[in-house]
Amino acid sequence: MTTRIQKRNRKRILDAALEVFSAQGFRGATLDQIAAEAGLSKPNLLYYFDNKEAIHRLLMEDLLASWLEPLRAMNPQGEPRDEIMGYMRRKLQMSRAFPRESRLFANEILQGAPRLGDFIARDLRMLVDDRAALIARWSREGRLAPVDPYHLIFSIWALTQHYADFDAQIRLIRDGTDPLDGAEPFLERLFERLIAPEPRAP
Amino acid sequence: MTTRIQKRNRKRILDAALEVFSAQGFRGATLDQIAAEAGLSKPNLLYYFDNKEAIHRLLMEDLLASWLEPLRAMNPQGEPRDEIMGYMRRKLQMSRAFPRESRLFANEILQGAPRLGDFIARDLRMLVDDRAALIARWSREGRLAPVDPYHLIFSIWALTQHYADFDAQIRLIRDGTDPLDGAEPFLERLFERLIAPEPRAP
DNA sequence: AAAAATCTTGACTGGTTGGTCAAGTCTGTT
DNA sequence: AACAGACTTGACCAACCAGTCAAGATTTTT
Repeated sequence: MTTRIQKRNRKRILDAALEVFSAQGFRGATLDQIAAEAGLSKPNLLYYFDNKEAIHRLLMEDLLASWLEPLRAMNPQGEPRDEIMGYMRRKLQMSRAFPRESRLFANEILQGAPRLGDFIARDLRMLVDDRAALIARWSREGRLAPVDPYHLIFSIWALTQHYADFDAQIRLIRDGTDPLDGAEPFLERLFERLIAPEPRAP
Repeated sequence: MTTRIQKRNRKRILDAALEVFSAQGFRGATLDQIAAEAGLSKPNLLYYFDNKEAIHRLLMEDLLASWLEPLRAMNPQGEPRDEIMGYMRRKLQMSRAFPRESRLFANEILQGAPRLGDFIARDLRMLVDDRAALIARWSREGRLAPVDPYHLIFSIWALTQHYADFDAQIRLIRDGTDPLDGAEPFLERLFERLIAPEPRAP
C-alpha cells in the first residue's frame, strides 16, 4: 500500500531526477544534486528508491510508452496525408509539453543507448518497420509522393525533437523568444510539400 | 618548442577525449577513461594538459571554427537555391565525417551550453542573423519560396545532425546498415521542394 | 493516549575521481 | 660517452560519490 506521503515524495524525486538526468546524463548526475533539487536528504531519497539506477530505470519506463504512442496512433485506414501530418503535430506537441523527457531520451541515445538498446531494437523497430511499410504502400498507391518511409519518419523525429533538445541554442540565437514560435506552420508547410503527390499523368 | 613526442601524444589524448566526452558528456567522462582510451597513464595525461577542463576547452575551440564555416561559406552573390542546397550538403558531409564532434556539440547544448554560451550568443548568433537576413531578401525577391529563414536554418541543423547524434538509434532500427544510406537524396528532395518558389503570377 | 508503522536524517563507509609529486627512464645533443 | 632536457609513472591525497545504518521524529491506527 502506498501512502499519501509516499506518493508526494516519489513524484518530487522523479521530477527532480528528470531535471538532473536530462541535463547531465546518467553518469554526470549525482544523488546529491537530485536530492537538493527535490528538497529532500540523500538518505531519504534512498528510502524511496533502491539506488540511482532504479530512479533512472523508472524514468525510462515511463518514457517508453509515451514515446511509442504518437506513431502507434497513426491509423492505417486514415487519409495518408492527414495521418502523417497528425503524427508530426503530435510529436511537436510532445516536444512542447515534455522537453525534459526528450532530452533524457537524447542523452540515452548519445551514450549509445546502453539502457534502451533492447527496447529500440525490438519494440520501436517493429513499430517503425510496420509504419514504414504502411507509408510505402500509400506511396505505391499514389496517395503520397514517392518518398523513403524510414527517412520520412527520421525527419519527423529530427525536426520535432530538435526544438526540445537544442532549446538552449535556439534561445541564445533568438534572444529569449520561445523556440517553438512559428515552428508549427513552418513544419506543416515543409511536410505538406514533401509528401504531396504530384498530379497524376492522365 | 613542441617535440615529435608531444605532437603525437597531444593528438592521441585529444582523440581519446573526443571519444569519451562525446559519449559521456563533460561530467560523465573520467580522466581514467580518457587515459585508457589514449593508451597513456593518467599522470602522463596531466603532463600534457593542466586539467580535465583544459582538454575539453581545447576540443571545444577546435570545434568552433569548423562549426561556423559551412554557414559562413554561403555566398550572398550566388544563386539562392544552390547556396542553400550547398549549405545543407556541407552540413550533411560534416555529420558523416565528424560524427563525434557533432555529438560533443549536442552534449554541450543538452547541458544548457554552460561552456559555449558566449560563443553561441555572440559569434553564431551574428552569423545566423546575417544569413537569415540574406535568405529573407532572397524570398522577398521571389528567388526562393517565402519561408521563415530561422526555421529553415534550424531545420538544416536538425536534419543533418540527427544522423550523427542519433546514429545509435538509427542503426538499431535499420539493423546495421549505414544510417546515412539514402539520406542525401531524401534531403535534397525535401529542401528542393521546400524552397522552390511557386511560379509567379504573370 | 499509546502502540505501531512510517518517515527522516546525521554520521559514517568503501570506492572513485581529479590532481600532485618525487623519482626514474628515455631522447637528443655535444 | 655523458649531460640536459623531455618524458613517464607508482604512490599518494583530498574531495566527492553511491549507498548504509541506527536512532529519532512524525503520522496513522488502535
